[in-house]
Amino acid sequence: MNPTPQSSDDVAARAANSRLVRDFGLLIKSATRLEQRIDSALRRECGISHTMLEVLIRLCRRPGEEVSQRQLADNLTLTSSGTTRLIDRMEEAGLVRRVPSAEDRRVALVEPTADGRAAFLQAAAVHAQVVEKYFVKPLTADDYTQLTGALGEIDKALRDDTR
Amino acid sequence: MNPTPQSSDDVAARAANSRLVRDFGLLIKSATRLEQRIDSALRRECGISHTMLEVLIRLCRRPGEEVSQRQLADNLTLTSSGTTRLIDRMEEAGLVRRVPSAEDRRVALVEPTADGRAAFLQAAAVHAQVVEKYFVKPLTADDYTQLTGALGEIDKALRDDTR
DNA sequence: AGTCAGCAATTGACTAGTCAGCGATTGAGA
DNA sequence: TCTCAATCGCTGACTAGTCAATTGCTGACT
Repeated sequence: MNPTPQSSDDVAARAANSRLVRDFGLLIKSATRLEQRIDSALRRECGISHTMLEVLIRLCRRPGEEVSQRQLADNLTLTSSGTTRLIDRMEEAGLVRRVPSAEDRRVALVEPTADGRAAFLQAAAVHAQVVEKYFVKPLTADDYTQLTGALGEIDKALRDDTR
Repeated sequence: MNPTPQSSDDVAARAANSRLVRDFGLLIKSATRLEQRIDSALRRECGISHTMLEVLIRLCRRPGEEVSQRQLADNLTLTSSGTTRLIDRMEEAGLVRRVPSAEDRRVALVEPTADGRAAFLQAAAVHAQVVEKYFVKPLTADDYTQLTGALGEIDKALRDDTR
């Protein structure tokens, strides 16, 4: 009856082996491993997590700019409650401080302490080493520009439909 | 004394704004968001997590192949205890079953149940939709091949020095 | 045959995040 | 001016993972 009989196993195997599934898996896996390398190097050598470094990067980008927790949550990929707890830990560690906003009494502005800036500079060096080793060195200059271009397009698609 | 005086703020700002930091941030952020989209679509429409789908993909790839938890842990980016608990949840949900290995009594082989294979087929369709939308559609065919090529190189670098 | 170093899986205690719901504050419209 | 929906940050309860220590088993060396 069935001209090309195939078990559900075969159908499943075909889906599991599809090009798209493999390629997409590679993206997720590489990014995850990369982040794990960075994170463990930072913890070992500076005692801070990768997420904390992301906060410091954002806070040091434009010195003097007011940054609320909401803005941080949007920048990092984090919920607002996750951000609350993250800033709790960083404040505890003396890296940042919360300052009530003068304009809106709901918002807590976050700013780096002197220690936080010092930690940032040290962490940035470690970060740079790992990024260089696994992100830059394996690629030709051309690969690199293509890669970041493609990532930019993906990011745009993600940003476009907020869902 | 100092020919080009610059505060530590400026140094920090320069580091925070460097090309490499931004590009690398883009990779991590895009991958994270992509995974979150997939995960929430899967939870909503199939009741399984993205990690569980990864397990099912691995188990359905070569039907009949024996796969141990250790192998799964290596494939997913997970510790062995994380894998134990993941398989606990999946077994609970009726998606997989643990079978003691005949050759080595330490190892637990993991195999998909009929329900697990059915869930896989349904989840693969949802996965494909999201991947199509945010990973394939935003890119030209050329971008796509370049991107996966570059990711392959990064993956190789990560794999090469096991650290 | 007997020892022992090493590996698979598991467990307890912990960490870093999520979600749902809350109180305070804001600002736009009646 | 008052109201009320929306927004910011916080909290309790939970989830999915980590690490360190443990158990049982294996296989290589003596």
